[in-house]
Amino acid sequence: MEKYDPSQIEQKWYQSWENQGYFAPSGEGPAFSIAIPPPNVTGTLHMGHAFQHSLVDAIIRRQRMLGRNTLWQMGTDHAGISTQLIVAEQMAAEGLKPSDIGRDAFIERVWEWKESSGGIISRQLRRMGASLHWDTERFTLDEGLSRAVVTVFERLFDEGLIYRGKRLVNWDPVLQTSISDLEVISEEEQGHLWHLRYPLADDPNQHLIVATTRPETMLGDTAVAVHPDDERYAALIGRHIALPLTERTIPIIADRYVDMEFGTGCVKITPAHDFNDYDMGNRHDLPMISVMNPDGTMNEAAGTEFERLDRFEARAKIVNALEECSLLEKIEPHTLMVPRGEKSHAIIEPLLSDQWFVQIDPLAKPAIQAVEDGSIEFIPKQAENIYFAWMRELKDWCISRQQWWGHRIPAFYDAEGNIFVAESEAAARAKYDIDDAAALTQDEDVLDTWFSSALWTFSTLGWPDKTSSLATFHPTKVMVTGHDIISFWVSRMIMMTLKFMDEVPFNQVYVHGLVTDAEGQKMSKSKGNGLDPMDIIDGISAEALVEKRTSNLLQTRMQDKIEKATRKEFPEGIPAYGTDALRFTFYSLASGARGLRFDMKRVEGYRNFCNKLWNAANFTHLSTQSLNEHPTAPSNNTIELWINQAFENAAMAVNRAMEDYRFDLAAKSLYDFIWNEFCDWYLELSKPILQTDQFSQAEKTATQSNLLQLFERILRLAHPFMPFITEELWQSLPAHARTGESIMLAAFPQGQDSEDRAILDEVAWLKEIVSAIRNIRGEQNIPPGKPIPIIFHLGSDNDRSRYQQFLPMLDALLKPSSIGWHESTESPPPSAVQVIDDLQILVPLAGLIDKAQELERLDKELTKVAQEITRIQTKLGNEQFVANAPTQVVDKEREKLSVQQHRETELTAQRRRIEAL
RNA sequence: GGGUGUUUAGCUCAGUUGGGAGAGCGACGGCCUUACAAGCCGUAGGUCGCAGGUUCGACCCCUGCAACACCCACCA
Repeated sequence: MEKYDPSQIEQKWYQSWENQGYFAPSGEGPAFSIAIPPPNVTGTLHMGHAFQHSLVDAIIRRQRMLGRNTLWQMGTDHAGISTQLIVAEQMAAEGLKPSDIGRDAFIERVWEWKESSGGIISRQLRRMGASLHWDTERFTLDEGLSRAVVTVFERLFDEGLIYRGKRLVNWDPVLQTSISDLEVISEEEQGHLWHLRYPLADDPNQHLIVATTRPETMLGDTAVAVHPDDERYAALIGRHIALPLTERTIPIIADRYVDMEFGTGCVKITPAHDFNDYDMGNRHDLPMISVMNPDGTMNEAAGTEFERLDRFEARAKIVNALEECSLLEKIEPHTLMVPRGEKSHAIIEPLLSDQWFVQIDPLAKPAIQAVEDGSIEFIPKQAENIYFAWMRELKDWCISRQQWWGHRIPAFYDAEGNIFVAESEAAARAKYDIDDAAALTQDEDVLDTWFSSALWTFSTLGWPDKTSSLATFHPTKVMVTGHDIISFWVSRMIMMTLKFMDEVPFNQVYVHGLVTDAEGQKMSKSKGNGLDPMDIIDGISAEALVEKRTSNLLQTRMQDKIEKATRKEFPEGIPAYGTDALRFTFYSLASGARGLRFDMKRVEGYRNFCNKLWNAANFTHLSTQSLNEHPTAPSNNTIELWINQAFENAAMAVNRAMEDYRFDLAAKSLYDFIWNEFCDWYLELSKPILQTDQFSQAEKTATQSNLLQLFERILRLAHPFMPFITEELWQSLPAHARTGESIMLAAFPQGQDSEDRAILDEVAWLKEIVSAIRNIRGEQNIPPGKPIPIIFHLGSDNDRSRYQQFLPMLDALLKPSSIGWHESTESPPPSAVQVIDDLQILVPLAGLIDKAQELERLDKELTKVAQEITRIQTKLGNEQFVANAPTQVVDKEREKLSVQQHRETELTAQRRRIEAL
């Protein structure tokens, strides 16, 4: 058999699965479906995706093997702003702006880009082994999904839940579009606090001092506010300010929003450029004066002196002007939170503009209810707090974006500005009975990308048509997602799905942690600490990795630092570990919602695990070649009864862990069973049966048969986690050891909770004996291959019968030069000893054992025993303990004490005899 | 400012209803043992963040504190 090489097996099996149509729903059994969180169509797979889709694939593969009618629905997202930005940047390299070529040509160009780059993420998902149903793949801008979007928009509009209005929204002056609150990232930056003097209109010698971080917006001030209880200013309320640099007079008003403690207790109010001021403006019926253009320059309302200046140039000029009039009191350094656009990194401006909104309250109420009443369950439960916190403070959702790439808003205007909403102009004319002569123009804006994503679970299944897919696969079973996406997407899916399907989009939301680097830092391009899952699968040289991390950096000064860190962490680059190892790493790190630090050492460990499985297959193959038919009765050999039972328990544990979404526990159960039980013990214990002539042919055949069948079940149990290696090994089993065309379609072992105490005890005895001798060898540095005499002494009838039963195994594992019982009445020769209950296992000193070393070993053992005895005695000496603890607990302690005391006696006697030599 | 989570071996993390602290990696010692050196065998590492409380008994339950992480809000 070849050495394990993931690259040799992974690609071919995926292709075979896909060609055979194994990813399609079987059409039989209860339905089980999951909708993929749609990746950006032009994106590439990052670690977060790789992690998330690995989790889902394990869920899906297990369910498929359990016989469910399983669908993992594939689809991609048009990702409006991101995609438009990428294409615009490409055009910028050619010296072009989107406006140079016009809307239709630009959209055409984005489609071309989508066609040329849209396949990358799909290929990468295939490399991960994701068993997605590709045949029904959808895209948010598909005809079908677009119809769903328009239908929803129209219905919400007709019901009055969508409205258009002039509101203050987050405005990105670079992208020149509104963006959502969630796309605004506020970070602390060093700035200043300007203290400005505002003279009273009727007494220019008197002034108020206001403190502001945005002096340029003063041109749009329409009031100055103080706290109603602030005695300093009580007399001024209702009087007026002559607003500097303008001709305007503005009132001094009282509002409880003002903090008396901060600054001077006077606040300038600019309703058109600040969200709090906007609210206050509404409360006091203040005029709203917008002094900025959409591109962040000042407009004509700012006055001729400042018009057309960028807002920050205007700031400098305004401060200067105020200083010249002695209206600048002082400038203080000030740390403030600066809002920036997630995509453009531009400073976001609150701007008054005409936008479309979804009225949220009527949609949010049932959505909150669905989680409260358990119709939707968050796992872990804590995660629902994020959801509730977001949903209970929800403001109306601004859904219009001043972009071209996306679903164009299906609203039409006549010359008077009347609004008509329908799927097309023709439909609008029919619906509203508009004369053909009257000109209609369509709204220029597109919808927020999340508007279409919100419909994902049902639009991908064919809605608004009543398809059979929709009837079968909706609602989906579980949404697997990071907590960062709960507000963006999960909440909106719940609202929209309840509204239009009258049912939940999914029964469960499994919230996983975010993948970070080994230091716990978020992986990002700018930090140069990102890992590409494909590089872990295929390997990458140090040179290529450095190049990848340092190219296209925004800040070139980071380059050296990143290069140095990368070469230090990956001096040899990254070896090709393969998909199965990467997947298994994800499972083993996925516990609850905590973040996971990605550690390449773990990947290496699980690659080794794959190798272990590979070699176990090799052993199985070599050992069972001569097996032609299976015996009619199953093996009743103790070793086999034991390992089969251990397998059932492991399978049980894996299934339970998967039901709880504890992928780490599932992975651990699998790993422990395969490596520590199956390979370390069962394979070793089967060798004397298979390879020595101490067993009959019938016994050999029984063991061969058991080995082969057990290994086949192990592969099935491991398949959802390591799909490629398990398929490869499964296919290489003889035909009589498997049924079906692919392990993908074979039955998943469910395990059973059977525990035969007697069998466990017997094998535990065997393991203890073997470990005891290994301990002596190890401590005495006796090479494992060197034969040593082993003498059993004292012990019970039970010990003797077990000895008889397991003699061939003891012989094979312990490599004794001689082994047997000390039957003479004389005391046994001076020996290294291990005590197991009443039984002593002796290795005579003669020529083998170093006296000093053995004394040291015994002392170490005695110290441990003494500590344990003291601990138990103290406990039992406590009357309260004996009186209050349950009797089983007390009895257990008493038993432990007598065992330890017995050990102590034996060990002390041995020590004395060796010392006497 | 509000909220959530985390803190266990050198590192990354488990620890099910309160009853003798575990794994992997790393370290140390011994082995090329007929599946596997990507391996095998053995050994050594822990005041379970700190301080109280409940209890016969606390890694586990309660209170307070600290550090770190993330989320939400923004006093201009």
